[in-house]
Amino acid sequence: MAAANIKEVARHAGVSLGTVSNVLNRPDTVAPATRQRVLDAISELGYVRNDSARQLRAGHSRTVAIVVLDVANPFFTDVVRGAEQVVEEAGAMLVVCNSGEDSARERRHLDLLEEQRVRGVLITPVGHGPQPNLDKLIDRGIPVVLVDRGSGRASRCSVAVDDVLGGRLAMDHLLDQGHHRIAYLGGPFSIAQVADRHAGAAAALDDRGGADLRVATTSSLTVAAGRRGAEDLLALPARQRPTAVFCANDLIALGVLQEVTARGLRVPADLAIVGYDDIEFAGAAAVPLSSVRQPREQLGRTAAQLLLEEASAGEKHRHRHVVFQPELVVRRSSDQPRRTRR
Amino acid sequence: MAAANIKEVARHAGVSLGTVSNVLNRPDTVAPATRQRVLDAISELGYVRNDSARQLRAGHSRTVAIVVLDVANPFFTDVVRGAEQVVEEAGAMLVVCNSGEDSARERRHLDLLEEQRVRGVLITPVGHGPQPNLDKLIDRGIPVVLVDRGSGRASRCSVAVDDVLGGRLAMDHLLDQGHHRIAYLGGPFSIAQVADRHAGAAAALDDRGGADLRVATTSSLTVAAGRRGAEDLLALPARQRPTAVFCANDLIALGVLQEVTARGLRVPADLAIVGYDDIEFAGAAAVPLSSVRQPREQLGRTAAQLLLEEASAGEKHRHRHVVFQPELVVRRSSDQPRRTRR
DNA sequence: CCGGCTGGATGAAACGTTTTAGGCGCTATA
DNA sequence: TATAGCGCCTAAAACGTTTCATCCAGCCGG
Repeated sequence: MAAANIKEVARHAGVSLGTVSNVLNRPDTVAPATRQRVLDAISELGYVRNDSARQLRAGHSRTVAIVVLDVANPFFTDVVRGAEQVVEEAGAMLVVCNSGEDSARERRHLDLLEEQRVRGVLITPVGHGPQPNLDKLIDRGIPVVLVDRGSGRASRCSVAVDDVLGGRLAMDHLLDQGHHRIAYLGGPFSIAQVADRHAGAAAALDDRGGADLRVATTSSLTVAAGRRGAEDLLALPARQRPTAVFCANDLIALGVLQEVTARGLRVPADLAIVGYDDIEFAGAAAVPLSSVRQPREQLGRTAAQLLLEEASAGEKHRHRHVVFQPELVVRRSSDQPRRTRR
Repeated sequence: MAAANIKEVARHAGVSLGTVSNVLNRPDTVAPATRQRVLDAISELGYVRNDSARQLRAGHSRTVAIVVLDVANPFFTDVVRGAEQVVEEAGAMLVVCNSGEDSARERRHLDLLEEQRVRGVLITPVGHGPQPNLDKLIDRGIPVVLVDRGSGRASRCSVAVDDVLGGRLAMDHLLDQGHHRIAYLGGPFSIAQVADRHAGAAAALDDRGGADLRVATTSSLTVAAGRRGAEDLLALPARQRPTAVFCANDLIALGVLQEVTARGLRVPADLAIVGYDDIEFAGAAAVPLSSVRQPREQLGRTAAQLLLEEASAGEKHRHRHVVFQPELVVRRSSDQPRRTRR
C-alpha cells in the first residue's frame, strides 16, 4: 500500500483538500457528518500524516533534541528521563544525540539538527570556549538551553548544579576526615564540570590550608579511565601517595575502587574515595561510595521547561539561569574514625 | 537573520535554482568557476539546507530510530552505541526513543516515527504478542529490525542473543554449585527476555532434576524492583527460602544484593546471586556479580547493518535472523566451595 | 556548411501539507 | 427587502527542495 495523501482522502470522502486538513487540525470547525465521512476515509485508506510536509509548511519541527556527552553515563540518562517527561507532555518528541565528548561529533549533530529545524536544543557542550555552532543556532532563532553548564551568557538559558560548591563539599569532608594528601582525579579539563569541581576543591583547600592537592587527569569520564588513573596514583612512592581521592564523577570513582580492590588494598583505610553524581550504582558498589548528589531528573525537567517556554514566548522571552545545590552523601568509602593522617 | 533559502543563494550567485542544487548534490557536474561562486554565496548568506523540504521531495528521511525499553539500562545504552557507529558511518542519524516498557508510549513513538517517514526502526518491543503497529510500518515499506527478540517472523529481520541458552547456563551453574532451592526473579513476563531466560532455566532443571525453582515476578527490570523482590524472598520461612537466585537482569540482581547486604546477610553464603547482561557495574558491585554476558555493542551494530541493508536493497532483500551466543561469567556472588546444600 | 554531440546551465513540475481569502446559502435583524 | 453575520466549505498559494526535460553554445567530423 503506497502512502495515501491528503488529496486521496479528500477525493475518497468527496470533500475538498482543505476540509480534510481542518478535520485533522480544527475538528470543531467542520460539520459532524462531514467530519465522520473524512475520518472513515482516513482509516479506510490507512492515511498517516506526512510530517515533512507539515514541517516544511510550519517552518520548524516538533521535535526537541538533547545532546549529551555520553549516553551510557547514568547521570545523563536520568537527565534525559526528566526532560522526556516534560517534552512529551507538551506533545513534542525528544531525540537523544550522543556527542561522546567529541567536539567534531557534536558539531555534526548540531549541523544536522539545524538542517532539521528542530524546535530547540538542550545541550551539555563538550568544551567551554566560544561555541560558534550554538551561536549559529541561536541566530537562526532556535532556542538553546545549556544543561549542567552555568554560563553567564545572556544569550541563552541554562540549568546547572553548582559544581564549585560540590567540589567544596567533597573537599571539606575529606579535610574533616583528617586527610593531608589528596588527589583530584578527572578529565579532560576541557569539560566544564571537571574544571569546576576541581576549582571548588582547590578553593576549599585555600580557605583551610594544611593539605596537598594533587591533580591527576584522565582522558575521559569512564570506569576504564578511572582504573588507569588509579594505577598511576598507586604507582607513586608511599610518601607522595595520596590517602584520599576525589573523583570528577562516579564512573571514575568506581574504576578507582575496582583497581584498588584488585590490588588487595582497603577502602577507605588505604585510600578514601569520594565520587560525584551519586548514580544508582554508587550505593551498590563494593564499598558503598560517598558521592555528591545532584537533582538529575529535575535538571532535565527544568531545562525542558525553559526551552519550551522560550520556544513559545518568542521575542519577549527573558533568559534565565537556574542553579541547583548539590548535596554530599557520605558512605563507607570515605567514612572512618577521625584521626590525623600523615 | 532569517533562514536563507536556495532561491536567494541562486540570486546572489547569479545562477539558477537548479544549479545551486547541483552544487549541493552533484558538485562535479557544475563548472568550477560557477561552483565557487555558489559556494561563496552559500557561506555569505549562512545558508543551511532545509531538511523538511528535502525529505518531502525524497519521500523519506535520513534518520533511523531505535526504540528501547529503558534508556537508563546499561544494556540498551551499549546497544545504542553499537548501532550509532554503523548508522553514523552511513551518514544517517540515529535517534533514541524510550518506551519505558510501556506499550502506550511505544505506540505513540511508532506513530510519530511513521509520520516522520523514518528510514527504519530498530526496536525491542514491549510485549510479544502480535504487533499491529510494527506491521503497519512494514506495510508502509519502512524496514523494521527486532533487537534482542528472535521472532521467527519471516516479515522482518532480527538480532538476538539466545536467552533460553543464557537461562540454561545460569541454571546449570547454580545446580553445579549444589543449590536445591532456587528462585527466578524478574518481570513482567510480558517482556520476552524475562520469559525466555526463565524458560531456559526451567528446561535445565527439567533435564537434571533434583531441585526446586520458585518464580518471583517483579513489575519492572530496575534496581528498586530487585530490592522489593528480595524483600519478598527473604520474608519466606527458612525452610522454603531459596539459597540462590537467578535474576532476569543485572539491575534486579544489584537490587537483591543491596537488600541482602542491608540485612546483614552474606552473599553467596546465605544467598547466591546470578545476574544477566554483565553490565559494567556488575564487576564493581559490593560482591562482584556473576552474570550472563551478551555481546551488546555487536548486537546494536549488526541490527543497524541489517536495517541499512534492507533499506537500500528494497524488494529483493531477504530477511535474516541473527542469533548470538551468551556466555556465563562467574564471579564471587555465586562461587563457593562445592558442597550439597539443604 | 550542416548534423550531431557534449558540458553546462535553466525552468518548471512535483512532493504533501497548512493557511488564507473568499463563496454560498441561511437566518436574524433592522 | 436589504444587510449583516454565521456556519460550512472550497480553491489556490506557499513552504524549499530535487529532478527532469530542455536549451544553448561550442566543437568535431563529414
